Amino acid sequence: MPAPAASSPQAEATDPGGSLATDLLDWYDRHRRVLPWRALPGETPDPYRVWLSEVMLQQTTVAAVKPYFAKFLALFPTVEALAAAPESSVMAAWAGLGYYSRARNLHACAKAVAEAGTFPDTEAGLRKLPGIGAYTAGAIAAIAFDRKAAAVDGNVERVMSRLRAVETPIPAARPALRALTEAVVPERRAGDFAQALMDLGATICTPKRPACALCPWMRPCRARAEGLQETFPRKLKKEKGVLRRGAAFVAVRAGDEAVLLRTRPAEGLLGAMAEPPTSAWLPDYDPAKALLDAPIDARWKRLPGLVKHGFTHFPLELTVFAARLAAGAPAPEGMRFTPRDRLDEEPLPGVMKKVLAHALAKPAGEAPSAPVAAPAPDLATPAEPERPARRGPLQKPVSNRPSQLARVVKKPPKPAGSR
DNA sequence: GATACGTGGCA
DNA sequence: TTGCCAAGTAT
Repeated sequence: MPAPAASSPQAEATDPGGSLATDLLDWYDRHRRVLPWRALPGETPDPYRVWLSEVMLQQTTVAAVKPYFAKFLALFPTVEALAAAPESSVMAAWAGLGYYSRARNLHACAKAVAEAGTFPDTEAGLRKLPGIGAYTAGAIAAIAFDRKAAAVDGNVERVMSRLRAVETPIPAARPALRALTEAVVPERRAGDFAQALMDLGATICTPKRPACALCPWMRPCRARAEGLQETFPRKLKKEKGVLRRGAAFVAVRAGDEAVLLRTRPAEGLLGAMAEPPTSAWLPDYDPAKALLDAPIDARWKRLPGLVKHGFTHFPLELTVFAARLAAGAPAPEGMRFTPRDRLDEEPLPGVMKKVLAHALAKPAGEAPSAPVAAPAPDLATPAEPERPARRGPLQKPVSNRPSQLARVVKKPPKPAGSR
């Protein structure tokens, strides 16, 4: 069991006089970040933008969110426009950002809000909407409606665990960290306080090498006082899961150069997203028997290499099979053909873009085919030069690392006789 | 409380 | 290369 804090936390568990909040807000007024979804001083926050950004930012970095936020505002300028859009359009716009239940819930939430006419303006009201949990409800209530609410995310948990030297590991410490945060939220400027706390965690009280000398809370910080700031928050290490294997089947139809795709089940892993047909993904999957899982009778060719991908809870290796079908071939029940230049309209998750990039790289002896239209640059690039095909079970894995993928898809090493 | 659920960046 | 992490939610 965790050791008790170095000294009694009770004496410091509240913020008498609000000096913590005041010091943080003063710091925020000087150092606040400018972000696309954030109102400038004096501006009125737009609940739609606040909500959209908060959902996108769940477990996702600011840098990753920025282009998606801009795209969504362009495609869906209002919550009514988002509510009126087909779900497949929303999923396609979200493709690549991950955690696709967020997109499904976003759409459902937009419909509920459009039906009601406005966003709820209380934490409790917001909490009832799909995709809005404790953190997001507090963040929207505080930021968009200036309600006195705490927005406790990973940044805030880190800041508060250091400030109070909380020895209990996360996630068990979450209720206590929320209570510690709520005790510091000021009566006025709760929205700025929420954003200030997140800015502090993102820019000063960082996971590694925090810039304590610049921190407005350096003096009251218990972890800093003991030089242990980098050791908080305490955490239990989590398991990474057992490797699963499977096969993916990329069929291209002659004539229109269309790719055979299907939509995954509405719930669960990659729910409602598109994919080329795949086998089940199992720890003991045998690629040698993969043709039994092929979606259609064709001359399937096993491609050299593997597509590797890391999910949150398990790593995956897919063996890719490719085939060319006759012009005019019909799609099997529940599947469809999508021309290569319209793949950007499909909600393809990252792992499936890797599979297509792997398979659609120019096969030896075949004419180059039309590039995929943006925004699927990883599919739009020229094929890699042919590599010597390997025989036998040992195949060189194609890493799922972006740099490696880029090398495979984007930067063929030394095209023979060119440049 | 534990588990499922993506992706890209970085040391 | 591998592991860890980043503005969590739903079941």
